[in-house]
Amino acid sequence: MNKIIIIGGATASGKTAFGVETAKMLDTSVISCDSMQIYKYMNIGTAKVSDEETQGVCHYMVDIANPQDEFSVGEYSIQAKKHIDSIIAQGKIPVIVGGTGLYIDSILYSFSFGGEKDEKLRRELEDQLEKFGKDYMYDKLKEIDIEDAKKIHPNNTKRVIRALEIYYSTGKNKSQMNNSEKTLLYKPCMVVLNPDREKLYERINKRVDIMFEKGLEEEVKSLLDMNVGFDKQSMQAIGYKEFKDYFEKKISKDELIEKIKQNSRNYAKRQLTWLKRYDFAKWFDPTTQNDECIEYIKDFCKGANNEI
RNA sequence: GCCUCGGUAGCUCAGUCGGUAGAGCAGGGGACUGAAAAUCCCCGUGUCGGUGGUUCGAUUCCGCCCCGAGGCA
Repeated sequence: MNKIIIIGGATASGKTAFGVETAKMLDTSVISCDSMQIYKYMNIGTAKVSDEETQGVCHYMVDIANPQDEFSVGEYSIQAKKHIDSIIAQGKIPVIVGGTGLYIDSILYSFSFGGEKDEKLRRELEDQLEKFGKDYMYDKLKEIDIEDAKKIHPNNTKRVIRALEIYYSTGKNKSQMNNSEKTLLYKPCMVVLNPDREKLYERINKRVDIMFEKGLEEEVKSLLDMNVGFDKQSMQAIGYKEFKDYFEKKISKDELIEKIKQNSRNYAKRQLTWLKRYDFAKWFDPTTQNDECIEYIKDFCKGANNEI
């Protein structure tokens, strides 16, 4: 099985710099695994790698979509795997850096994500939800598959709609659709950068302040000028969506900044929850165990391809 | 100095016609298969400012004291 290195961690845990460091050490490239850094023109708020920061290391899966367009895991998975395989074909070990859990899963395993996306169908289901309420939608799902329904909370309308969408567009229920086993496609070395919670939160707060110094407000305005409204998927990103209330004068600048910090902290916690699922991952405190972490990766690279 | 209103969870506050108290936010934990930086679920003991008194029993009523806000002088 081919080796890959995955660097995970919450926002502001130091993934980007560490990714560049390891890629340089191994003379390889970085594959970004981030649902928002894929968008062009969203640089400051997503803390995207700058040209200087890359230090010449090639970064894939960054700036590959326009912010007015929709993107999805499915597309991510296909494109990312192509890059991974071509790096492997060069005899190198790709370094995957990112914090979007579902995207990590999508390259780790051979998922078959439902059928084609059906915008019209989804909109119809959303209309029904508005008209008849969430219980009505959940009851529909229960009629189709009681076991599927049990796995989704009735309040989680996004999931309920997606499950119905899969059923109506493919005729299969969700578990039939997702029966692919969770078998690894590569031999991963996963490292999770995990500073103390308190330290992490401090770093997040500081980073948001820096984003404003770098001109986050101007970046958001320029996106609006490009006709990227707050209803767009890209504008759901933390550091962007919060500006809506600010521009509408519902909150002050200080409140805006606090809100972005708050949302980032909450998000960081969710990211860590996701990463805990990978029992093969090794966790390091980057502020004290950086060298240890590098050694761990080196050892992995030295090992034979077939060992577990 | 006098009067009024406050002092309850980390924060903002609700409440107890006297039987030791609860929401939102924060915080913690969790879920996650084509929106995922999204979406959703679970978790609330704190000298109820202090101190005396009334009472079987006070955070709740009464007195005094301390702190904060406002008003009158």
